[in-house]
Amino acid sequence: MSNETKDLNNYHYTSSYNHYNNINNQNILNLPYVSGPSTYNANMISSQIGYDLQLSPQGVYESGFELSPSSTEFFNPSFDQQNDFHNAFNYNTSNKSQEVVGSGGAIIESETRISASPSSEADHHHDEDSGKSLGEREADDGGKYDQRAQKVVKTKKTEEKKQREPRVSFVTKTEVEHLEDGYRWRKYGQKAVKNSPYPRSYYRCTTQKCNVKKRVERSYQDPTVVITTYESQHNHPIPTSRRSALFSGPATSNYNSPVSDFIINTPRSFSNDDLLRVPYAAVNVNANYQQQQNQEFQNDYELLKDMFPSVFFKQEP
DNA sequence: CGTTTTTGACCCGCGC
DNA sequence: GCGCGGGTCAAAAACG
Repeated sequence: MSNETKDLNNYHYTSSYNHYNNINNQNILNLPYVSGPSTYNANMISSQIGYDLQLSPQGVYESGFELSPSSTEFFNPSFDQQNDFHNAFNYNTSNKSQEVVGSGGAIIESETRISASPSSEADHHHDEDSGKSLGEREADDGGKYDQRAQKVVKTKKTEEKKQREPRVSFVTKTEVEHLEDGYRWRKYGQKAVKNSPYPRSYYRCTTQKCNVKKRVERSYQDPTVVITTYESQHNHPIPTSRRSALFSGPATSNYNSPVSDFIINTPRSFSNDDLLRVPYAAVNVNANYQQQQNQEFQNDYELLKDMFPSVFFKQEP
């Protein structure tokens, strides 16, 4: 209970999840517009969708609906970021290209949500706790740190920490738990998920000074999908050894975006055919960002259309 | 032998 | 204040 609320407030991980559920239970056609079964989530989503309908590039949603699938498999990537509109948008693009691992063909359904809450009060401390805690611990004592002393520090830092790293979450239909995204990750934890038989794994980018983390868990609602949540942004390009020779271009300009991971790497494993099956993409843009970045959004939108014409062509006037 | 994974313990905020 | 649950640490084990 508390968890759900917390997650929703902080980022839309849970919301995403919910969206996914909606799809499963109600039908992909209704996805973005239907208020989900979950009350709280539904409210959040619907309110944002309201903006989307007005501000997002027209047709994106509709396109999706028209193309609605008869499909058996689809993606429902969703994400939200608080401070990086570009990344968010790019991510949406990449969603479509998200590969389906181990399955014969898949319909990809993309839905993007951008959380624009400017402040991160909704935030959780968790994100940076790891780094901070660790640093403090080591700083205070060698091994065991003094908890009381730390608490004082924490209180102080907690304030600063309210700033949360942008997070991106999405659902991928795959049999593989840990999707290859080009970066190197080291697993640093695993926890059982409440009400789910599937554990949640925690990964950290192994590149020095890169504090990007990601969580991976399988949906208990639909074990065929995996929910991945990225946190923060890479401050380095994809490790050379892992980068695809076929698609190295975008890496330089987008490497700092978790979203870009997929743009960069997707081509390695998905084909044009996959793209053509993309039923639709939904872009949600928070009003706050919309105002500030509307222009850029338009530009990106154009870019998107170029990259994924199959997703947009139906919408074209 | 260096790196990654496993896994129980620990920390922390939140709700009750 | 306590318990819960998410998130992280870190020692040991596993891996290549």
